[in-house]
Amino acid sequence: MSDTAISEQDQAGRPGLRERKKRLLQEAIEQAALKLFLQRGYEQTSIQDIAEAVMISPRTFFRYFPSKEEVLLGPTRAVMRAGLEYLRTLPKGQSEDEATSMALRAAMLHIAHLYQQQRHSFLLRYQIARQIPSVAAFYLYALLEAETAFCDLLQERAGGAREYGQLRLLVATHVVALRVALERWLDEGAEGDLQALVTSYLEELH
Amino acid sequence: MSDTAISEQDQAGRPGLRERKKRLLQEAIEQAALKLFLQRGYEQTSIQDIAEAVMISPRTFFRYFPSKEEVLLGPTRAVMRAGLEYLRTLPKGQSEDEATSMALRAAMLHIAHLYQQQRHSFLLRYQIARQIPSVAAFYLYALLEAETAFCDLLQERAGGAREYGQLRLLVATHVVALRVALERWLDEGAEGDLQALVTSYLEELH
DNA sequence: TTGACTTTTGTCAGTTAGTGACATTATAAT
DNA sequence: ATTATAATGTCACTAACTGACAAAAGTCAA
Repeated sequence: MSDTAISEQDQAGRPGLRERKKRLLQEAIEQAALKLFLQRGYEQTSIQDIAEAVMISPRTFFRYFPSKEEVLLGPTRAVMRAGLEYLRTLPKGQSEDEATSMALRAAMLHIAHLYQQQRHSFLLRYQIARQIPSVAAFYLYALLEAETAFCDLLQERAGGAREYGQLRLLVATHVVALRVALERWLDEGAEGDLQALVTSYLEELH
Repeated sequence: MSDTAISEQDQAGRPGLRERKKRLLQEAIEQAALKLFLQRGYEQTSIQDIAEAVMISPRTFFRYFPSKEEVLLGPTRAVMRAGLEYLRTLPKGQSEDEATSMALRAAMLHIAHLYQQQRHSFLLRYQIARQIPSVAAFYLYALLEAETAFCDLLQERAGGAREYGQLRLLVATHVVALRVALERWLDEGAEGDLQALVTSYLEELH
């Protein structure tokens, strides 16, 4: 599933046939799933249905996605991970209160940027997440995971200078501002400027 | 399941036998479940196991609780509902920005108070919620529901004077402060003063 | 208390998500 | 070609739910 121990690429470093097929199938599963979700609804679509649509066995579906929720919200989790990586690349700064806020803000804006790049995809996914509690819950858990990861990273950087609870609150409020901005942006058809919205909500936190 | 159309109580308004048995059984299911969760772990405990422990059929379990998560987090949801009711009883005030914050703060403190009253119960429940993603997700969804309910109530009161997104952010940050305070309080064995913790985190929001 | 009425319960049958084991097939490397 | 490795399908299984219906228990009025 992950990278093979050695090679399986040609000299130029291109992925081999196996790898390419895997990516293609993953993409196909996701697209078929979204199409079915849209057509008959999320809950009315079984994994069996999705598997049949791409002519694989249900067992194989689970080798690509651990759950139906992950098909829908994998990209959301990916965006949050990307935000974390972005934060990691940021210069360490002095890690004073001010610097931490700035870094967090930059990370949130980066995530907002990624959402904007794939607005159509997220618009659809979000419309489902609104209606289906299990999906909404999964989404919130993804945010919590991200929050924890952000905290851990910042904590490590600051060398324990800051009290964990305070840091957690700081991160959590930033994530909340992102979430509320996102909700509003998607509610309005994802046509506005998400980054501006995030900025204004972050401002409002003082 | 809900209140019967007529009577089924004695003159003093005491619930009848049926009602009393129902409450007793619900209590018994919950206690048995918690005991099993503690003994063998949440995921190692099936609904079958819980049903056997109180000598009912699995089908009957589901007539009392819609899911395993609800057994564990029903009380959490009840506390959030109580916070909402508390907010509802508060004098309407002028619904200016300041007044809204004050009311929200009071509601959060009221919820904190309720948590403190049942610290032992919540301590156990939370230790499970930390470890089991599906439970954590369920918990976060309960907070989101509460957040929405708070917003709707305040919105209705203000008569649409305030922009919804701003109100949502205000409520969300308050709920986040509560959540972070709660996490910390429970992490430290629920022995400190939760209300003080909530107050200090709310302060920190400015 | 009997007897009619209502609610709760158990039984049964079914759907769906998710997982481990293992044989089969497809790709990769030599 | 041949051997090694990774992907897939099949099978069997557990566990969370849900609808339908008959049996049992609680309620109430005469």
